[in-house]
This record gives sequence, C-alpha cells and structure tokens, in this order.
Amino acid sequence: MDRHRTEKDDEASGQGRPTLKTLAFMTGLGVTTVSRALKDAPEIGAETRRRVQLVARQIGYRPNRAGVRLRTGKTNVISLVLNTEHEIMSFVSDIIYGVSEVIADTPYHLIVTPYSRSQDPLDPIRYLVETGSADGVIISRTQPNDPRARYMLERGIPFATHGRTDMGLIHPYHDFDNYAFATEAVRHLAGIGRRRLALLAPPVELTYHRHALNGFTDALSEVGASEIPFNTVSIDHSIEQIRMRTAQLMRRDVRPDGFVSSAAAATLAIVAGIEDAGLKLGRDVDVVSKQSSDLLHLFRRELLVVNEDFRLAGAELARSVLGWIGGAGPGSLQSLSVPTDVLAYRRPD
Amino acid sequence: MDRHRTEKDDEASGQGRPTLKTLAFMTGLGVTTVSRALKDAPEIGAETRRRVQLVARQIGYRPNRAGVRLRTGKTNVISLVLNTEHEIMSFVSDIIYGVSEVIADTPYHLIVTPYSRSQDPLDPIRYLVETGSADGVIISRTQPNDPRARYMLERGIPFATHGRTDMGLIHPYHDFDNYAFATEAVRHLAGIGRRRLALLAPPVELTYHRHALNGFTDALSEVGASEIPFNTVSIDHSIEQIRMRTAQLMRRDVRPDGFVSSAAAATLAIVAGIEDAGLKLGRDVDVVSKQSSDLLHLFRRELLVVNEDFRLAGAELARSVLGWIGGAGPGSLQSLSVPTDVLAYRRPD
DNA sequence: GTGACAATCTGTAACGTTTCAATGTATAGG
DNA sequence: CCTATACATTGAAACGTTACAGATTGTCAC
Repeated sequence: MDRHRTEKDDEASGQGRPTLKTLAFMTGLGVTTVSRALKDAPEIGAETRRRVQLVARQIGYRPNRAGVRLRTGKTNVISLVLNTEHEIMSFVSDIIYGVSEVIADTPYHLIVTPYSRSQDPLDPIRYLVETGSADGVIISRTQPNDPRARYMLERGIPFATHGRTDMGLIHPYHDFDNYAFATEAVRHLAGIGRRRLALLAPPVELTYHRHALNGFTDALSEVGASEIPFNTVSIDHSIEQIRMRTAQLMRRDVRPDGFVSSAAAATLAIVAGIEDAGLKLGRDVDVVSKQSSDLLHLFRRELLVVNEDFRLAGAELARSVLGWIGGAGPGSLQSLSVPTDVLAYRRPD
Repeated sequence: MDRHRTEKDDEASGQGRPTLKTLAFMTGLGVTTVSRALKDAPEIGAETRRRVQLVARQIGYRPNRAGVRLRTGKTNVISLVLNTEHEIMSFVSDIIYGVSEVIADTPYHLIVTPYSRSQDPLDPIRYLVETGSADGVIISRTQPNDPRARYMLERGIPFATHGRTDMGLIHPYHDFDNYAFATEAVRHLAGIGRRRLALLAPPVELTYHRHALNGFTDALSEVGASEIPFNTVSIDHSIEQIRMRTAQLMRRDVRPDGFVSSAAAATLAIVAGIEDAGLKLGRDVDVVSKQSSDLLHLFRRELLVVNEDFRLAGAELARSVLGWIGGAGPGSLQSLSVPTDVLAYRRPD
C-alpha cells in the first residue's frame, strides 16, 4: 500500500506545475527540443516552434527559476541594497516603485538587502557576490571613493549607483544634479535680495556633498553673496539637532537671510528652528529646499522648492543595471536628472 | 586545445564556491554524510558532525539556494506584496525595515512584489502561488472579505495580513487598533470642548474603515457629541481633493470644530483646507491625526497626534509568517497594536 | 546509387541539494 | 561461531533546466 510510487516517467503529468517534461510529453517532442523551441533557437523548425509555444501558453508554462538558476547560474534577481537607518523615508518607497515599474515585464524579481548603520556597508555586497544571489545590484549613499563599487567592478558584477563616484572608474549611475540645484537655489535667493546664505548639505562622506557645496559656493561668488557656515549638521542629523542648531544660528548677530536645504525632512527642522528664534519665514529669511513629494508648500507657503523625482531615479537605476546585464557598455548607462526651477507656492485652482 | 574539460570528479575543487562535494572531498566523507552532518541529523557520529561543521565554517560554506530550492521546493523567500500607487510613503520603508530586521538572521530573503491600481490585486498572489516563488507572503490593504486571504488559505500557503479580515477564517495578522484610536481621538476632542466632529476615514473597502468608523461613532454617543459627515473623501484621495473638500466643509454654516484624521499626509491637506477657509487651527477647530513619524508637530504645533509604528508592524508581520511556516497555529500569530495617548505639542528641551 | 550536407530533432550529463534504500562494521545475545 | 541489532556511512536518483555531441532525416550533385 505504501509502496513508493515508481511510475518512472510520469506520463500522466496532469498534476502540479507543468515542466518541460510535461510539454515534451504533450507535444510528443524531446525535452531538449521544447527547451530550444521556447527560446526561439534557430535550429528548430518554424512550425514546431509555433506549436510548442502555443501549447506552452495554453497550459501556462513558466520556467522553474530554481532549475534555470542551478543550471545557468542566472538568478533573475536584482538586489536593492538599503541602509536601514539613514535612508530618508519616502525615498525608499519611490525608488522601489520605480525599479518595480521597469522590471515588471521582465523575468526579474526585486530583492531588498538591508544593512544597518553598525555594519560595514561592504558586508551585504560581499554576501550577494559570494553567494551569487543576484545578477545585478543597486546601491545608494554613494561615496567619492566607494569600496562597494570598486569591489563589484573587480568581481565583474553589474551594478548601478544612486549618485556618482569619483575614482576614475566607469560604471552606470543615476544622479540628481545637485550642483545645478544648489546654484539655482542661490541665484533665486539672490534674486529676491538675500545676501547671507547658509547651506544644509548632505553628509560629507557622500559624493553629492561636494556637488551641492561646489554649486553653492560657485553661485555665491557669481552673485556676490556671502556664506554663513552651517556645517555642524547635515541632512543625516536628527530633526531635533538640526532644529536646535538652526535656532542657535538664527540668534547670532550675523545670521543667514537665506537657506538652501538638501532634504525635505531637514527643511521642516530648519523652519522650526527659525521660528524658535522668533523669526519669520519669508520676511526675515527664505528657504529653498529639495522635496520628493509635493508637501512642503502645505507646510509653509513661503517655502521655495525644487522637486527631485525618486521614482524616476529608481526606474533609471533599474534600466541601467538591466542594460549592463544585457551587455551594454557601463559608460553608456549613466544619467543625470536636471532639477526643476525653483518653485514658489501657487494657490490651487 | 579547446577540448572540453572532462576532469570528472573535480578533486582540486579549489575554484569557485565550496559545495557539499568540496566538503566531502576535504573531510574524506560522502556527500550524503556531509549534508546530514550539517543539519545535525541524529544518525551521524558526534565527532564526524563536529569535524564537518568545523571545516564548513572554516571555508565559509553556504548552501546553494537554487540547489535546495530545486530539490525541496523551499524558496527561503518572503514576499511583500505592495500596491504601487496607494501605499502611503513612509509606510513602505518602515514596513520593509521591520521585516528586514526580523529576517536578518534567518536564511530568508525579502522580495517585493508590486502591483498597480489597474491590476486585480489577486494577480500577484496567483503568480506567487502558481510559480511557488515564496514560502510566505505579506499583504496589506486588507479587506473584510479578502479574496487574497481566501485564496492563500485554500492553497495552504502561509501569509500574514496587515489589517484584519472578517470572513470567519483564521489567519495571522497584525493590526493597529483603529477603533481605540478613533475613540481616544473623539474623547480627547470632547475633553477640550469640541462638539461637532468629522472623521477622515480610510477607504470603505478596507477593513479598518469600519474599525475607525465604529470607534468614532461609539465614542461620539458616549461623549454626546455629533458627527459632521465627511465621507466624500477618504485618506486615499489626493491631497488636492481632500484640501478642497475640507475647505468646502469649513465654509458651511454647520461646520466641524474637530477632525479625526486617519493618516498624516491627509492631515496636511485638512489643515490646508481649514486655512483656505480662513479659519485657525487650535482656535476654530482641532485635529487629531495618526502619524508614523514625528513630523506633524513641526508642521503645526496645534495638531494632536497619535503614533502608529509601522516598523513594528513589519516586524510583527514577518514574525507571524515565519511562525506559520515554522508550524505554529495561525490563530496564535495575531497581534494588535495599541495606540499611544493623544499627544499635544511639547517644546523640545 | 552514393556521398555530402543541411535541417531538425534527441539523449546524456551536469548544476547542488536531499531522500531513499542499502552497505558496511561493531557489539551483544544465544 | 553465528545471527540479530544498532550505528555510521554511503551511492544512486531525482528536482527542472540547458549545453554538448550525436542521431535521424531528406535533398541534391555527381
């Protein structure tokens, strides 16, 4: 009764997911032929090919990922590597959605590989590469001299970075033009009469700190305004810290009459700090801020905003990785997203 | 020269990732023994076991996922199924981080499976189940009669829902107690003298719409306040729509003097609408809002907030799915998160 | 009619793992 | 001394796929 079922070639094969064997049985062909027919190999007769593909579609055949992966080493996986503590909130979901959009009609799956502040950022990358868990990787918080990018270049695994590196090595990236953002912001502030400007920059270790800073200082000298140093905090600091430092700064004799802020959440803190010091936004001081969703104008109408589209970034990053996997040259997979103009509040219609 | 390499048993095996074969060769044992030794099977000698495990650790052996998956059907994957359009922003990242935290020291990977508004929400679930792509699934936007939960229960695939169902079927879930939130919110508003309250509820199709609504109305009659209907919009509507409707409502003769808002982003819109109508928060009207990160008080100090911890939700959901996969009873894997008190603004120290 | 050649199709092996059914080796009981 | 019994270890097969080397046709030139 409990003899183990031995029907060697399970001709019935009505049970479970269809496999190549199922298709082979149904079409009366060999497994190899079916496999090749499905991928349009040239040595398969045109009619056979059509027949196989028809049957496959009818019964809803889907290649078994484990089978493919074991045989070929191809995982059909893109890994998005994220820092669990730093990444700004809406950022993450938008990037994910952007990536999803692009890989939706490919066989790729998106896996999220997190790492915490305490860890070496290289750890998750090493894991992915050593275990061969992904065909391509997307990283953020890119540094000028980024060990992760270097490591993956050495190992020859396709990846794309959110933000640029500066190591003289070529790899795909997508970046927001933070230099342009900062210059435009400064010009705008100068245009409305602001003369003493402060920059809330990204943390120094990230590449775009320099971009923002260079844009800021270049534009300062262009318009003849002066900088009020504000580099004891970055957008990575807590809301409370930024708020406190801003308030301190605003209580000084020589205080800024304009801010450039590299992140929306930080802007909330800046404004709070300004108001803590008893000053008023739009009268005593103006703030230009990046934002990734259209919320800052609800917060304070006086804010000046520039939009950064993270969903687009996600999509571009995914396209880049897929492109590299597909054999395109890494140098041709780099893109820079141009900031919108500085936008003042507009009453909704 | 280009003869294909035939060294059948690659005794050298110094190349590439170590496999069971590598370990077998190094220890002089059979592949089977090694496999069993690594998983502490009882019929393996104690010393052999130690020896194998030592060597495995030394050379950094990691089981090949594709091999395991092909042989056993176990994917070691948890899938988080997300709606690409509706999910509120910070929501997603926090959930992901919560899940990550829990699966960090398990062999599980997290894959994100998105679906768009246009799609049948059942589509991604069907895909996952049919292709056997995950050992467990997490879904959100749970409905009272949820086809996805029903489907997965039928197929016997472990899952957990963010939010409860109401079909008389038992499955793991994590939920925020929105009934308690709404009652507390109403009580608080009543406590500061508010008498005509409006509720900005979740969309009707989601289970927690009822929870919030019931809590709201129950507490209304308890405190003897009255409801100003505000059900032409839900938190799923756009910022602009909520803002407009709020403004309309606030211009009526009989207008609310208190709001209960089920989402932070929506609250920004409500406040904007209130101010569009020329009224002042804290004087003409008070608003109690849920929030998932501590930003609303920066927005307007007069806001009253209740915190919902999505990271916790993610962690609980992950624990539930893993528990079910591990054989625990689905009924024992349900949890409800109790709201904080209603919090007024407190000046930072 | 024979050989050459192209056009199609097919069996075998392998990827790394686990399960099944043995195999071998001591130990103890008779 | 033989046999039962437990213990430790093992090879073979299978999961679904693809690469490789053949195998089977039919066609055509001579």
